[in-house]
Amino acid sequence: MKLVRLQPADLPIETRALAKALLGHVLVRETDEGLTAGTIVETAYLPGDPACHAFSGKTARNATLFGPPLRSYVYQIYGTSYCFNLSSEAEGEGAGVLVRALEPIKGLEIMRERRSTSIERDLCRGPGRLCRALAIDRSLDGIDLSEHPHLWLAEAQEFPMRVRSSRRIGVTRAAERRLRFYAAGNPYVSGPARLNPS
DNA sequence: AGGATGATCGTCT
DNA sequence: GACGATCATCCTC
Repeated sequence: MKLVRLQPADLPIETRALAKALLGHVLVRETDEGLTAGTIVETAYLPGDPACHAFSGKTARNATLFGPPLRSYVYQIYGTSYCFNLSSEAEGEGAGVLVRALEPIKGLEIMRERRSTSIERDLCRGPGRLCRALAIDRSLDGIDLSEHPHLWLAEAQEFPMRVRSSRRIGVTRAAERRLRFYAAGNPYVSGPARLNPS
């Protein structure tokens, strides 16, 4: 299996298009422990929603969302979990896409140690879990995915992939909007079954 | 300086 | 399906 780094021109910068285009591509992480990687199978975004960190304007925490596209925006939530996003849209506009689940493809043994579970399906199923499995934390906030040596995107390993949408998970505002995308039928997608029809 | 809150997770029933 | 943990960040005083 050969992981070829994606070039910025390979992805759209518009938020919705990016959220869909990311499905099937691979998120790669390299540390002293080794290489871990997974196929992106679920994403979501939050335009015009008070839950979006960019909704109320630029702050110290969310500055990355207002920067150039394809930067890593990482924040901590509920004290214990990190969430990994990619900034979208042109510099100056605050927007991004949350990566919600991966299908693990490399470094599963490392992931099992970091996650303290042997259940493969649970290694990267959820935004907090995938950050734990790939050792992503705030130190990676703001880095450029197209250049960074230790966190980057690779060309798709699984195509074609049937993309479906649903309402989002964990947000209450504008709840009816279908701003979550996932790979139909993929067992590594998070959330309740009723939100994951094939 | 203090209070409210969250794009979650793991555990328990 | 429900609930509590846990703390960085932001907002208000």
